[in-house]
Amino acid sequence: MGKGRAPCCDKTQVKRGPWSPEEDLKLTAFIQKNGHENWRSLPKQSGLLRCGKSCRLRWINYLRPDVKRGNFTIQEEEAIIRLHKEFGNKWSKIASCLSGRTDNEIKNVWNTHLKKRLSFKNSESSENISKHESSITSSSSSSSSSLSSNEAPNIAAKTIPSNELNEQATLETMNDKIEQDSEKQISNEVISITEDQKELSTSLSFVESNNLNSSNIVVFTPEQQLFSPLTYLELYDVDNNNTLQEIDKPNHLNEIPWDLDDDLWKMIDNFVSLQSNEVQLEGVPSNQIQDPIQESVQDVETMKWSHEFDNMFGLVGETNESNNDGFLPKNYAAELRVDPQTFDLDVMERSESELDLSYIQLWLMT
DNA sequence: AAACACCACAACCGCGACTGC
DNA sequence: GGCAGTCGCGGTTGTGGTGTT
Repeated sequence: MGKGRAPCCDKTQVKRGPWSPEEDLKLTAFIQKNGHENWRSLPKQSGLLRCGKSCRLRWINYLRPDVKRGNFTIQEEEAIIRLHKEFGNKWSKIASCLSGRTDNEIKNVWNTHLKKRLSFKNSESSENISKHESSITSSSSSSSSSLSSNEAPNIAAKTIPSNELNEQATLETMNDKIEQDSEKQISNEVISITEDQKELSTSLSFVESNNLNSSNIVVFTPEQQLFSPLTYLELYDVDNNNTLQEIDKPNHLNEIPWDLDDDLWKMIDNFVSLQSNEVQLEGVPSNQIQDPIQESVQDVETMKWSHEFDNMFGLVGETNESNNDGFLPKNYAAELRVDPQTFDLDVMERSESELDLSYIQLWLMT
Protein backbone atom coordinates (compact mmCIF):
# COMPACT_ATOMS: atom_id res chain seq x y z
CA MET A 1 0.00 0.00 0.00
CA GLY A 2 1.32 3.42 -0.91
CA LYS A 3 1.40 6.33 1.49
CA GLY A 4 -1.05 8.32 -0.57
CA ARG A 5 -1.26 12.05 -0.68
CA ALA A 6 -0.34 13.85 2.51
CA PRO A 7 -3.15 16.07 3.77
CA CYS A 8 -2.48 19.80 3.47
CA CYS A 9 -3.10 20.26 7.18
CA ASP A 10 -4.22 18.47 10.31
CA LYS A 11 -7.98 18.47 9.94
CA THR A 12 -8.48 18.01 13.66
CA GLN A 13 -6.52 21.15 14.46
CA VAL A 14 -8.25 23.52 12.06
CA LYS A 15 -11.65 25.12 12.07
CA ARG A 16 -13.92 24.30 9.18
CA GLY A 17 -17.20 25.51 7.81
CA PRO A 18 -18.49 29.05 7.32
CA TRP A 19 -16.23 31.96 8.16
CA SER A 20 -17.22 34.30 10.96
CA PRO A 21 -16.97 38.10 10.52
CA GLU A 22 -14.22 38.04 13.09
CA GLU A 23 -12.17 35.59 11.05
CA ASP A 24 -12.78 37.69 7.96
CA LEU A 25 -11.49 40.73 9.80
CA LYS A 26 -8.44 38.93 11.02
CA LEU A 27 -7.60 37.58 7.60
CA THR A 28 -8.22 40.88 5.85
CA ALA A 29 -6.26 42.87 8.40
CA PHE A 30 -3.37 40.46 8.15
CA ILE A 31 -3.25 40.42 4.36
CA GLN A 32 -3.60 44.19 4.15
CA LYS A 33 -0.71 44.51 6.52
CA ASN A 34 1.56 41.66 5.40
CA GLY A 35 0.29 40.42 2.07
CA HIS A 36 -0.06 36.75 1.28
CA GLU A 37 3.29 35.38 0.24
CA ASN A 38 2.79 31.99 1.81
CA TRP A 39 -0.70 30.67 2.29
CA ARG A 40 0.46 27.69 4.25
CA SER A 41 2.09 29.73 6.97
CA LEU A 42 -0.49 32.51 6.91
CA PRO A 43 -2.98 30.95 9.35
CA LYS A 44 -0.28 30.50 11.96
CA GLN A 45 1.05 34.02 11.52
CA SER A 46 -2.36 35.62 11.57
CA GLY A 47 -3.64 33.55 14.47
CA LEU A 48 -6.38 31.93 12.45
CA LEU A 49 -7.33 28.35 13.17
CA ARG A 50 -7.82 27.66 9.50
CA CYS A 51 -6.07 25.72 6.81
CA GLY A 52 -4.02 27.85 4.41
CA LYS A 53 -6.09 26.64 1.53
CA SER A 54 -9.24 27.76 3.23
CA CYS A 55 -7.72 31.22 3.84
CA ARG A 56 -6.71 31.52 0.24
CA LEU A 57 -10.15 30.53 -0.97
CA ARG A 58 -11.88 32.91 1.41
CA TRP A 59 -9.66 35.78 0.32
CA ILE A 60 -9.91 35.10 -3.39
CA ASN A 61 -13.62 34.39 -3.54
CA TYR A 62 -14.95 36.76 -0.96
CA LEU A 63 -12.65 39.23 0.76
CA ARG A 64 -10.42 40.39 -2.07
CA PRO A 65 -10.98 44.14 -2.65
CA ASP A 66 -11.70 43.88 -6.36
CA VAL A 67 -14.23 41.10 -6.11
CA LYS A 68 -17.58 42.17 -7.51
CA ARG A 69 -20.63 41.11 -5.54
CA GLY A 70 -24.22 40.79 -6.61
CA ASN A 71 -26.17 39.28 -9.43
CA PHE A 72 -24.71 38.76 -12.85
CA THR A 73 -25.91 41.11 -15.57
CA ILE A 74 -27.34 39.81 -18.82
CA GLN A 75 -24.13 40.89 -20.53
CA GLU A 76 -22.04 38.94 -18.08
CA GLU A 77 -24.21 35.87 -18.51
CA GLU A 78 -23.98 36.14 -22.26
CA ALA A 79 -20.23 36.47 -21.97
CA ILE A 80 -20.03 33.40 -19.79
CA ILE A 81 -22.07 31.38 -22.27
CA ARG A 82 -19.86 32.57 -25.10
CA LEU A 83 -16.64 31.92 -23.19
CA HIS A 84 -17.85 28.54 -22.01
CA LYS A 85 -18.42 27.59 -25.63
CA GLU A 86 -14.85 28.58 -26.31
CA PHE A 87 -13.01 27.30 -23.22
CA GLY A 88 -15.32 24.69 -21.70
CA ASN A 89 -15.11 24.27 -17.92
CA LYS A 90 -11.98 26.39 -17.64
CA TRP A 91 -13.53 28.58 -14.99
CA SER A 92 -10.40 30.47 -14.10
CA LYS A 93 -9.88 31.32 -17.75
CA ILE A 94 -13.46 32.54 -18.05
CA ALA A 95 -13.07 34.47 -14.80
CA SER A 96 -9.97 36.22 -16.13
CA CYS A 97 -12.12 37.60 -18.95
CA LEU A 98 -14.74 38.96 -16.57
CA SER A 99 -13.28 41.53 -14.23
CA GLY A 100 -14.28 41.20 -10.61
CA ARG A 101 -15.83 37.76 -10.95
CA THR A 102 -14.26 34.69 -9.40
CA ASP A 103 -14.01 31.29 -11.02
CA ASN A 104 -16.07 29.81 -8.19
CA GLU A 105 -18.85 32.33 -8.69
CA ILE A 106 -18.91 31.77 -12.44
CA LYS A 107 -18.92 28.04 -11.93
CA ASN A 108 -21.88 28.35 -9.56
CA VAL A 109 -23.80 30.61 -11.92
CA TRP A 110 -23.17 28.22 -14.76
CA ASN A 111 -24.26 25.16 -12.82
CA THR A 112 -27.31 26.74 -11.23
CA HIS A 113 -28.66 29.03 -13.95
CA LEU A 114 -26.99 29.01 -17.32
CA LYS A 115 -26.66 25.27 -17.86
CA LYS A 116 -30.32 24.73 -17.03
CA ARG A 117 -31.39 27.66 -19.14
CA LEU A 118 -29.43 26.43 -22.12
CA SER A 119 -30.64 22.85 -21.81
CA PHE A 120 -34.19 24.18 -21.47
CA LYS A 121 -33.75 26.21 -24.65
CA ASN A 122 -32.23 23.23 -26.41
CA SER A 123 -35.00 20.90 -25.31
CA GLU A 124 -37.52 23.55 -26.35
CA SER A 125 -36.01 23.83 -29.79
CA SER A 126 -35.65 20.07 -30.18
CA GLU A 127 -39.25 19.76 -29.02
CA ASN A 128 -40.23 22.20 -31.73
CA ILE A 129 -38.26 20.18 -34.25
CA SER A 130 -39.93 16.94 -33.18
CA LYS A 131 -43.32 18.70 -33.29
CA HIS A 132 -42.63 19.65 -36.86
CA GLU A 133 -41.36 16.21 -37.63
CA SER A 134 -44.46 14.55 -36.27
CA SER A 135 -46.68 16.95 -38.13
CA ILE A 136 -44.62 16.36 -41.22
CA THR A 137 -44.85 12.62 -40.78
CA SER A 138 -48.58 12.72 -40.28
CA SER A 139 -49.24 15.14 -43.09
CA SER A 140 -46.74 13.49 -45.40
CA SER A 141 -47.70 9.91 -44.67
CA SER A 142 -49.45 9.83 -48.02
CA SER A 143 -46.55 11.45 -49.77
CA SER A 144 -43.19 9.88 -50.45
CA SER A 145 -41.09 12.70 -49.01
CA SER A 146 -39.07 12.07 -45.85
CA LEU A 147 -36.87 14.29 -43.74
CA SER A 148 -33.84 13.65 -41.67
CA SER A 149 -33.99 14.72 -38.03
CA ASN A 150 -31.26 17.27 -38.66
CA GLU A 151 -33.29 19.32 -41.03
CA ALA A 152 -34.56 22.62 -39.73
CA PRO A 153 -38.30 23.15 -39.34
CA ASN A 154 -38.46 26.06 -41.74
CA ILE A 155 -36.97 23.88 -44.46
CA ALA A 156 -39.60 21.29 -43.67
CA ALA A 157 -42.29 23.92 -43.95
CA LYS A 158 -41.02 24.76 -47.39
CA THR A 159 -40.82 21.14 -48.38
CA ILE A 160 -44.32 20.24 -47.24
CA PRO A 161 -46.78 22.88 -48.34
CA SER A 162 -49.32 22.84 -45.61
CA ASN A 163 -51.30 25.89 -44.53
CA GLU A 164 -51.28 24.79 -40.95
CA LEU A 165 -47.57 24.14 -40.95
CA ASN A 166 -46.79 27.43 -42.62
CA GLU A 167 -48.89 29.29 -40.09
CA GLN A 168 -47.13 27.53 -37.24
CA ALA A 169 -43.72 28.21 -38.70
CA THR A 170 -44.55 31.86 -39.26
CA LEU A 171 -45.87 32.19 -35.74
CA GLU A 172 -42.76 30.64 -34.29
CA THR A 173 -40.50 32.77 -36.42
CA MET A 174 -42.38 35.81 -35.16
CA ASN A 175 -42.16 34.62 -31.58
CA ASP A 176 -38.45 34.07 -31.98
CA LYS A 177 -38.11 37.53 -33.45
CA ILE A 178 -40.07 39.08 -30.60
CA GLU A 179 -38.01 37.17 -28.08
CA GLN A 180 -34.77 38.19 -29.73
CA ASP A 181 -35.88 41.81 -29.98
CA SER A 182 -36.93 41.97 -26.36
CA GLU A 183 -33.68 40.37 -25.30
CA LYS A 184 -31.79 42.87 -27.40
CA GLN A 185 -33.83 45.68 -25.92
CA ILE A 186 -33.20 44.54 -22.37
CA SER A 187 -29.56 44.09 -23.19
CA ASN A 188 -29.39 47.61 -24.64
CA GLU A 189 -31.12 48.99 -21.58
CA VAL A 190 -28.53 47.35 -19.38
CA ILE A 191 -25.72 48.69 -21.55
CA SER A 192 -27.11 52.20 -21.38
CA ILE A 193 -27.62 51.96 -17.64
CA THR A 194 -24.15 50.62 -16.99
CA GLU A 195 -22.63 53.24 -19.25
CA ASP A 196 -24.57 55.96 -17.50
CA GLN A 197 -23.34 54.66 -14.23
CA LYS A 198 -19.79 54.87 -15.41
CA GLU A 199 -20.34 58.46 -16.50
CA LEU A 200 -22.21 59.59 -13.43
CA SER A 201 -20.55 57.74 -10.65
CA THR A 202 -18.85 54.60 -9.60
CA SER A 203 -21.23 54.37 -6.68
CA LEU A 204 -23.89 52.32 -8.38
CA SER A 205 -22.00 49.14 -8.84
CA PHE A 206 -24.71 47.30 -10.63
CA VAL A 207 -28.37 47.27 -11.44
CA GLU A 208 -29.87 43.91 -10.96
CA SER A 209 -30.91 43.00 -14.46
CA ASN A 210 -33.86 40.93 -13.36
CA ASN A 211 -35.27 43.92 -11.55
CA LEU A 212 -35.41 46.17 -14.56
CA ASN A 213 -39.15 45.95 -14.63
CA SER A 214 -39.55 46.59 -10.95
CA SER A 215 -38.54 49.78 -9.28
CA ASN A 216 -36.32 48.24 -6.66
CA ILE A 217 -32.62 48.73 -7.11
CA VAL A 218 -29.89 47.52 -4.87
CA VAL A 219 -27.28 50.17 -4.38
CA PHE A 220 -23.74 49.34 -3.47
CA THR A 221 -21.62 52.10 -2.08
CA PRO A 222 -18.16 52.53 -3.62
CA GLU A 223 -16.34 51.07 -0.67
CA GLN A 224 -18.69 48.11 -0.58
CA GLN A 225 -17.74 47.44 -4.13
CA LEU A 226 -14.10 47.57 -3.21
CA PHE A 227 -14.17 45.90 0.15
CA SER A 228 -16.72 44.85 2.65
CA PRO A 229 -16.31 42.04 5.11
CA LEU A 230 -19.51 43.09 6.80
CA THR A 231 -21.67 43.88 3.83
CA TYR A 232 -23.89 46.84 4.34
CA LEU A 233 -26.73 47.07 1.88
CA GLU A 234 -29.51 49.51 1.51
CA LEU A 235 -32.60 49.09 -0.59
CA TYR A 236 -34.01 52.02 -2.42
CA ASP A 237 -37.17 52.62 -4.31
CA VAL A 238 -37.14 54.72 -7.47
CA ASP A 239 -39.92 57.27 -7.36
CA ASN A 240 -41.48 59.22 -10.23
CA ASN A 241 -38.67 61.75 -10.28
CA ASN A 242 -36.08 59.03 -10.72
CA THR A 243 -34.72 59.67 -7.28
CA LEU A 244 -34.05 56.95 -4.79
CA GLN A 245 -36.10 56.58 -1.66
CA GLU A 246 -34.91 54.30 1.05
CA ILE A 247 -37.41 51.49 1.51
CA ASP A 248 -35.77 49.07 3.83
CA LYS A 249 -33.46 50.57 6.34
CA PRO A 250 -30.95 48.07 7.62
CA ASN A 251 -30.27 47.58 11.25
CA HIS A 252 -27.76 50.33 11.96
CA LEU A 253 -25.96 48.34 14.56
CA ASN A 254 -22.80 46.48 13.91
CA GLU A 255 -21.66 43.97 16.45
CA ILE A 256 -17.93 43.78 16.63
CA PRO A 257 -16.42 40.61 18.05
CA TRP A 258 -14.73 41.07 21.35
CA ASP A 259 -11.38 39.44 20.93
CA LEU A 260 -10.03 41.55 18.12
CA ASP A 261 -6.29 41.88 18.09
CA ASP A 262 -4.58 44.93 19.54
CA ASP A 263 -4.19 46.62 16.18
CA LEU A 264 -7.91 46.67 15.61
CA TRP A 265 -8.67 48.00 19.06
CA LYS A 266 -6.07 50.69 18.53
CA MET A 267 -7.74 51.45 15.23
CA ILE A 268 -11.02 51.99 17.04
CA ASP A 269 -9.25 54.09 19.66
CA ASN A 270 -7.71 56.18 16.92
CA PHE A 271 -11.11 56.67 15.41
CA VAL A 272 -12.45 57.87 18.72
CA SER A 273 -9.71 60.45 19.08
CA LEU A 274 -10.40 61.49 15.56
CA GLN A 275 -14.01 62.19 16.35
CA SER A 276 -13.39 63.88 19.66
CA ASN A 277 -10.93 66.24 18.01
CA GLU A 278 -13.37 66.94 15.19
CA VAL A 279 -10.74 66.26 12.61
CA GLN A 280 -11.71 66.60 8.99
CA LEU A 281 -12.84 63.25 7.69
CA GLU A 282 -11.79 61.84 4.42
CA GLY A 283 -14.61 62.16 1.94
CA VAL A 284 -15.83 65.51 3.17
CA PRO A 285 -16.10 67.94 0.24
CA SER A 286 -12.75 69.53 -0.40
CA ASN A 287 -14.20 73.04 -0.42
CA GLN A 288 -14.96 72.63 3.25
CA ILE A 289 -11.33 72.16 4.11
CA GLN A 290 -10.13 75.53 5.36
CA ASP A 291 -6.41 75.18 4.85
CA PRO A 292 -5.17 71.73 3.88
CA ILE A 293 -1.52 72.75 4.16
CA GLN A 294 -1.96 73.37 7.87
CA GLU A 295 -3.21 69.85 8.48
CA SER A 296 -0.79 68.17 10.78
CA VAL A 297 0.94 64.89 10.04
CA GLN A 298 -1.01 63.46 12.94
CA ASP A 299 -4.30 64.37 11.26
CA VAL A 300 -3.24 62.74 8.03
CA GLU A 301 -2.33 59.63 9.94
CA THR A 302 -5.66 59.67 11.73
CA MET A 303 -7.49 60.09 8.44
CA LYS A 304 -5.63 57.12 7.11
CA TRP A 305 -6.65 55.09 10.13
CA SER A 306 -10.25 56.19 9.86
CA HIS A 307 -10.34 55.25 6.22
CA GLU A 308 -8.86 51.88 7.01
CA PHE A 309 -11.40 51.47 9.76
CA ASP A 310 -14.24 52.37 7.42
CA ASN A 311 -12.95 49.81 5.01
CA MET A 312 -12.51 47.26 7.73
CA PHE A 313 -16.12 47.44 8.82
CA GLY A 314 -17.69 48.15 5.46
CA LEU A 315 -18.66 51.65 6.45
CA VAL A 316 -18.58 54.53 4.06
CA GLY A 317 -18.03 58.22 4.15
CA GLU A 318 -20.13 60.58 2.08
CA THR A 319 -18.37 61.41 -1.13
CA ASN A 320 -18.67 64.23 -3.56
CA GLU A 321 -18.83 62.03 -6.60
CA SER A 322 -21.63 59.90 -5.35
CA ASN A 323 -23.95 62.80 -4.82
CA ASN A 324 -23.12 65.05 -7.71
CA ASP A 325 -25.44 63.23 -10.03
CA GLY A 326 -28.45 63.60 -7.76
CA PHE A 327 -29.17 59.95 -8.25
CA LEU A 328 -28.18 58.72 -4.87
CA PRO A 329 -29.88 60.00 -1.77
CA LYS A 330 -27.87 62.59 0.11
CA ASN A 331 -27.50 60.63 3.30
CA TYR A 332 -26.91 57.24 1.86
CA ALA A 333 -23.64 56.94 3.68
CA ALA A 334 -23.21 55.50 7.11
CA GLU A 335 -20.85 57.05 9.57
CA LEU A 336 -19.23 55.46 12.56
CA ARG A 337 -19.87 57.13 15.90
CA VAL A 338 -18.27 56.11 19.12
CA ASP A 339 -18.77 58.11 22.27
CA PRO A 340 -15.31 59.49 23.15
CA GLN A 341 -16.42 60.09 26.73
CA THR A 342 -17.07 56.44 27.41
CA PHE A 343 -14.68 54.68 25.05
CA ASP A 344 -11.51 53.56 26.77
CA LEU A 345 -8.88 51.56 24.94
CA ASP A 346 -7.46 50.14 28.17
CA VAL A 347 -10.87 48.83 29.16
CA MET A 348 -11.41 47.38 25.72
CA GLU A 349 -8.12 45.56 25.80
CA ARG A 350 -9.02 43.80 29.02
CA SER A 351 -9.90 40.16 28.74
CA GLU A 352 -13.40 39.11 27.96
CA SER A 353 -13.71 37.04 31.13
CA GLU A 354 -12.73 39.98 33.28
CA LEU A 355 -15.53 42.10 31.88
CA ASP A 356 -17.96 39.30 31.18
CA LEU A 357 -18.86 40.72 27.82
CA SER A 358 -18.72 38.95 24.55
CA TYR A 359 -19.44 41.88 22.32
CA ILE A 360 -19.35 45.59 22.28
CA GLN A 361 -21.65 47.50 20.02
CA LEU A 362 -20.90 50.41 17.76
CA TRP A 363 -23.81 52.48 16.58
CA LEU A 364 -23.88 53.62 13.00
CA MET A 365 -25.54 56.96 12.57
CA THR A 366 -26.98 58.06 9.26
C1' DA B 1 -47.50 25.83 11.53
C1' DA B 2 -44.73 21.98 10.36
C1' DA B 3 -42.50 19.06 7.19
C1' DC B 4 -40.47 18.51 3.09
C1' DA B 5 -38.25 19.68 -1.35
C1' DC B 6 -35.61 22.54 -3.92
C1' DC B 7 -32.20 26.04 -4.85
C1' DA B 8 -28.13 28.94 -4.47
C1' DC B 9 -23.83 29.54 -3.00
C1' DA B 10 -19.86 29.16 0.11
C1' DA B 11 -16.58 25.96 1.32
C1' DC B 12 -14.10 21.64 0.91
C1' DC B 13 -11.37 18.09 -1.41
C1' DG B 14 -8.26 15.86 -4.45
C1' DC B 15 -5.31 16.22 -8.12
C1' DG B 16 -2.24 18.27 -11.53
C1' DA B 17 0.91 22.08 -12.32
C1' DC B 18 4.49 24.78 -10.90
C1' DT B 19 8.74 26.03 -8.47
C1' DG B 20 12.95 25.75 -5.98
C1' DC B 21 16.46 22.89 -4.30
C1' DG C 1 15.97 14.49 -13.45
C1' DG C 2 13.88 13.64 -8.95
C1' DC C 3 11.73 15.22 -5.00
C1' DA C 4 9.10 17.97 -1.78
C1' DG C 5 6.41 21.87 -0.88
C1' DT C 6 3.02 24.92 -2.45
C1' DC C 7 -0.46 26.83 -5.41
C1' DG C 8 -4.46 26.84 -8.32
C1' DC C 9 -8.20 24.57 -10.62
C1' DG C 10 -12.39 22.08 -11.18
C1' DG C 11 -15.66 18.85 -9.22
C1' DT C 12 -18.35 17.98 -5.29
C1' DT C 13 -20.57 18.62 -0.90
C1' DG C 14 -22.82 21.00 2.99
C1' DT C 15 -25.81 24.28 4.62
C1' DG C 16 -28.96 28.03 5.03
C1' DG C 17 -32.80 30.18 2.84
C1' DT C 18 -37.09 29.95 0.41
C1' DG C 19 -41.06 27.93 -1.65
C1' DT C 20 -44.53 24.32 -1.62
C1' DT C 21 -47.54 20.94 0.24
